[in-house]
Amino acid sequence: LADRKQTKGRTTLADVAKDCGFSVSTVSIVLNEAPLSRSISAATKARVREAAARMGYRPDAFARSLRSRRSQQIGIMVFDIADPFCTLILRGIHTALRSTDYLPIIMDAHNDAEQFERYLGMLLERRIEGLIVVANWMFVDIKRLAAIEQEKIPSVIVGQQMRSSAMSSIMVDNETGGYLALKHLHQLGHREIAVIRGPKELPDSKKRWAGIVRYAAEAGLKLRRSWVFDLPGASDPTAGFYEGRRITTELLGQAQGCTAILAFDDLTALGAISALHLAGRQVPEDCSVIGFDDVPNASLSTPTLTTVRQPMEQMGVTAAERLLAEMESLPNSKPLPAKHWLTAPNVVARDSTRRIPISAKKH
Amino acid sequence: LADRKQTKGRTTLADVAKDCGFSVSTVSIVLNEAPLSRSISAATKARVREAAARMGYRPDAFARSLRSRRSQQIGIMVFDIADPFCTLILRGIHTALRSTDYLPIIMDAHNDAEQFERYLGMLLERRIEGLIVVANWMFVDIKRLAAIEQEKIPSVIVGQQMRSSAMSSIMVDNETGGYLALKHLHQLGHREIAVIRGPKELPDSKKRWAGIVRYAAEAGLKLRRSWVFDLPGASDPTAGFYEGRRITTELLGQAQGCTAILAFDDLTALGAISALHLAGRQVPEDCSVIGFDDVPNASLSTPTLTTVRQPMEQMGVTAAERLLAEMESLPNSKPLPAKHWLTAPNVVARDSTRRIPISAKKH
DNA sequence: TTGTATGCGTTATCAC
DNA sequence: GTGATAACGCATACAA
Repeated sequence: LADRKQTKGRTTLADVAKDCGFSVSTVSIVLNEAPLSRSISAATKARVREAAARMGYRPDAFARSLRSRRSQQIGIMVFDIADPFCTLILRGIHTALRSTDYLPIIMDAHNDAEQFERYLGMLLERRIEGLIVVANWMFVDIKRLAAIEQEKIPSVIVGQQMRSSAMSSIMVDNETGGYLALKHLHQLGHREIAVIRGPKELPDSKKRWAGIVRYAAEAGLKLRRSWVFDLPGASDPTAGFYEGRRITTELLGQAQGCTAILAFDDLTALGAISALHLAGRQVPEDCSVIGFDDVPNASLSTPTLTTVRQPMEQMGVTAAERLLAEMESLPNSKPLPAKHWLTAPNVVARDSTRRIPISAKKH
Repeated sequence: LADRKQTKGRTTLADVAKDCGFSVSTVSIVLNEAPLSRSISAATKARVREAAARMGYRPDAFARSLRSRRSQQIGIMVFDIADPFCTLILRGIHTALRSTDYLPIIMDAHNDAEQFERYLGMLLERRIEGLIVVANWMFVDIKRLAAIEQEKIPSVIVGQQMRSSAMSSIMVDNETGGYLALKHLHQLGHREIAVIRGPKELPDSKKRWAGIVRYAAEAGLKLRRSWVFDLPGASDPTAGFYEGRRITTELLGQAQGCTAILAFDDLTALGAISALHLAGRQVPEDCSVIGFDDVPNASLSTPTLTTVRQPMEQMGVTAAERLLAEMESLPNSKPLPAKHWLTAPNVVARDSTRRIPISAKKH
């Protein structure tokens, strides 16, 4: 009894049963408040509960899951846990899952395909009932998710679109984001605008650029080809800062009349500000800068950064809620069709952009 | 067979056995490469493996763990997953665990004691074999960890000292950090220095201040009592930014000759820079600012931030390695005594501090 | 060289 | 009202 606990290390249902003098089934029924427990005497219940509490009984999740065929676990695969983008989405997912009994198991693939596969395998062995993939700007190969689709595990990807797959997805409307960014600058009076686009490999880059081009056309604004730059591809999120700085320095050498820079994301924008500062140009007095994402950094920088905001926490909540819905629909054998969301971004105007004085206008 | 897979959803060892015509035990032995597999014919092995692969067999972690009494899981309790401090430690832990077969289960307590307890309970039910608690500046109650100690689960806490407990701990040497911060400013010629201390409730605050006082005494430097401020306690890490800004604004009103600010942490320092900027003071030309931690933000700000660096990633690695060592020693019934590490911080000199021109010296 | 039987801790179905 | 028993999927001691 007592010494059994010491030697075996763990208090089991049988231990509790032996201690309080009832059978394992009775104890189980009482502790789980199973339907049958209605017909068990209050005295018995009290004795069982007292014994369990005194002995520090804790149900074994393995045995329970093996029996019930339910793991109560949801896998969350993150591409870079050091990336604030992922981190805020995680926050949202957590919030949505808090009220449920599911345990979110977070895995950090660290932008490494091999790690991704390995962790995915481990999650599958642990019989996760659902999966959320949080993709930052890193490329996700659909093939990597084949195992998931095959196992028919409900899953949602956030931060990237996968129309070809049966997986639901949720991401920001990049096209609108690009549109809004340029519109913001234009409405402040800027006409001489440089653009730092994202890496060519990234779908996001194309979308944001398309939005920029659309606004330019609508507003009759001409963008100079030589003032449009591309970020090189990279696997490190902070690389954007240094590239943004490098490109801006280059830009300052050739572009005299430039009054504003539209950066691919916040880190790039921060890099641009750094370069402007080094070159003795004030932000926003001499040049406005707008970013994209609204990572926590953005509101803590000097000057605070104007940016196109992705509602990341909300996206996390939506992803988790969708996943729960898909999981719920599964046993009813009415699998929900994949749904693809595009969330609306919005401009957060802070101190890095300002209305251009009329005298400085060229156009 | 095939339809069984469809109806039941999962391929089991029995399915594979039936398919290839051998018994469950043979299949198990082959797939696990158990000792006995040495005496199994190559032909059998091949047929077994082929069947398993073809049917997409995956061992059930629940059944396996139930039987082997080993969960292969390590719990990682983080106090705020959105805090870069925690995030970098996580990165280190992951790195150290990558080469093992343990699955790290990350839980975000979100600075909420109730969440902490709930998740701890879930981890315990899942029979984690070890636990790492990543504490940022939030207060950890020892009582909360009572369950862990009682269950005799090897565990390590990083970011906070718990000498009273049997848990190993690893944290930065705050006293030395405070000492180095002031030394850095002093050696650059600063004599009129304001200090923004951390919240009073935080042990870190006292330690860092003690180091500052020790250096001041050694160098014969006098710190004005009225130039020493305290951050209020708060549960949100970004609060430091706004408090740092508020306090600095207040300081600028009263402290005319101040040439440097020693901030409690990086976010506070960033807030101070913001306030200086708003007041039209240049950093570092008019006032130097030094932070503490070296979060990723620090090197991406304008100007880049001089700070006292905590080797967070390395601390994560050390914590994980220590945990593995304690876990290994457990079955040998030679429990390792708790060990308490103090890692050395170092000053990273960037652009927010500069040598004071001789003409400006007062003292 | 391979098969049979048992138990890990739970829950659920039945019997008393 | 309560207790015996079977089964979840796997690993292993033992039998053949």
